[in-house]
Amino acid sequence: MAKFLTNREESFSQWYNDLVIKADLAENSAVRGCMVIKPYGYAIWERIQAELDRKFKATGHVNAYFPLFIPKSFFSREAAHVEGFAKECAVVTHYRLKHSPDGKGIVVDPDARLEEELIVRPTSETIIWNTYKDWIQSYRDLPLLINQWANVVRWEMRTRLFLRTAEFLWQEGHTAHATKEEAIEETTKIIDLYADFVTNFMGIPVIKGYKSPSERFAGAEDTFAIEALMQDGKALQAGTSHFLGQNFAKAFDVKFTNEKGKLDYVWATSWGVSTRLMGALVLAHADNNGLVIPPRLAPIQVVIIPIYKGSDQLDKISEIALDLKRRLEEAGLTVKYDNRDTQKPGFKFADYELKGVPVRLAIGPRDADQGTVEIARRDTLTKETISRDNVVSHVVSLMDEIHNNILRKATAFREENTHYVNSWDEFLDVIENKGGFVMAHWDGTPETEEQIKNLTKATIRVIPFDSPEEQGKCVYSGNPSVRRVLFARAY
RNA sequence: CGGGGUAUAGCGCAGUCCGGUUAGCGCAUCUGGUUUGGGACCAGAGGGCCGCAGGUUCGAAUCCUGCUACCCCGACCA
Repeated sequence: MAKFLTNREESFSQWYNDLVIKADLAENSAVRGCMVIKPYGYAIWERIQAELDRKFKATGHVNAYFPLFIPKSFFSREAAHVEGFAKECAVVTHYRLKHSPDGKGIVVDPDARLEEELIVRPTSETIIWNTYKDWIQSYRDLPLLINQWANVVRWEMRTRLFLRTAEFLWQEGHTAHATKEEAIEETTKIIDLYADFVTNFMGIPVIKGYKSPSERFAGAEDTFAIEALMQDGKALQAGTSHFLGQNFAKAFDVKFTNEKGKLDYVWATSWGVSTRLMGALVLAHADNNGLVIPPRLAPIQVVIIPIYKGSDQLDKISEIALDLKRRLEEAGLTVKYDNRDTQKPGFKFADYELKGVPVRLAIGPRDADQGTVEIARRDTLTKETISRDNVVSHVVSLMDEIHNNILRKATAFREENTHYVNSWDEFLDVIENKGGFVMAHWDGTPETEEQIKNLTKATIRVIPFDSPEEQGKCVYSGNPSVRRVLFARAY
């Protein structure tokens, strides 16, 4: 089986790259660092979008759209922000091309230089806050709860499909509030929403927590993140929510009159998840046979494959299959009937396994005669034959069962690979030899954090919200610490 | 940006050292037939500015010069 994929055990990163391409999620494009998201991959992204969008709207947010280009001057208004992003920006300097004077090809018209260069957005805080300035005068205009679905560009040195691409798709929420407390509440609400989504829709357990000051978003006062553990023992940041304080309000002069008639700067948050979640899906659940998509996320939840000789058999089986498809769809499932005559059943079985379709139904002449159907689960790779009368209710309950099993498996993996260490030797041993999450005491200084990173490539992923107070000594410096923080090597 | 590598059919590669008729192989594609309960088989066919631009030569995928792109390893990052 899976002779078309590199084995995970052989080379994890090669396996990942192979899988993304073979499962038709995405491929490299003609443009350095930019991917083409293929229809099947995009269908999964659309499922992510649809569910998140529903959740955003259910919590009072609305969508809007802001420009791709940001005037250079906007970008430098917030000091920490420009510091954090300046190095990786694409810049538009000209607005016209012309035929090359030597007659060969096209050149940038030197006469068409922009007075002020435009930055291709790496994130939209600056253009949005510049706009909010005109939208907000009074406490009656608040809160402003806006989300945008967009593409952004960060000129990364090294890229990998989904995990780090120069252009990526994401959503970015940008909210404005009258009080600090309300903004912090929003920041928390969103990180909870993300955690709920990633856990209960994507089947990936996450740790919620605070980023250490050095890992914070450029311009944020506090960054909350959810961290997930991938199958190779590396951590992946799956979503972030930032409390921006009044930094952007001050930088863009966004003031409002409060209930007492006094002028004040508004309080801000921003938050986002990206197509990186697609990478998380692969890295968290896939196996040597291909993708494993949790049912709630799957663009195709059930595939029906006919097994037949000749068109008479196909006709008979198709009638059964189409009736089954209709009944499953009535029960709320997304079903594909693959009656292509150009591929054999065995090919289709392998192909839908590669694509991670949660449930496969096969109907052959035997099943047609006996009133049965073969049902196969992607998560366990088990098969059984059941009566056609029971199939709809069975498949419906299987959806939850498969989701729970995938989440349970990922959670168990994380438990097994979370190590509580109390000494530097232990820390090194786990990071170098075992991988996974490391819960260890840290003295709270950026110097120690930096040293640990330089020595081990491990970083503080989060200071977990639920990390209990506990007296201890920093694994590196030996200085006192009051709680454990989560270390790991990360994507 | 430093170190290493690669560029030949849609994909993966051989050929390049040592220049020489018509540039091969596997997969994929197309046609016909036989097949169909776990990635079918046989027969045939199509597909190439050998990364780009110069140069050397009677002759260049092969030698020389310049350029470009991509990949891997580092420093940077969601």
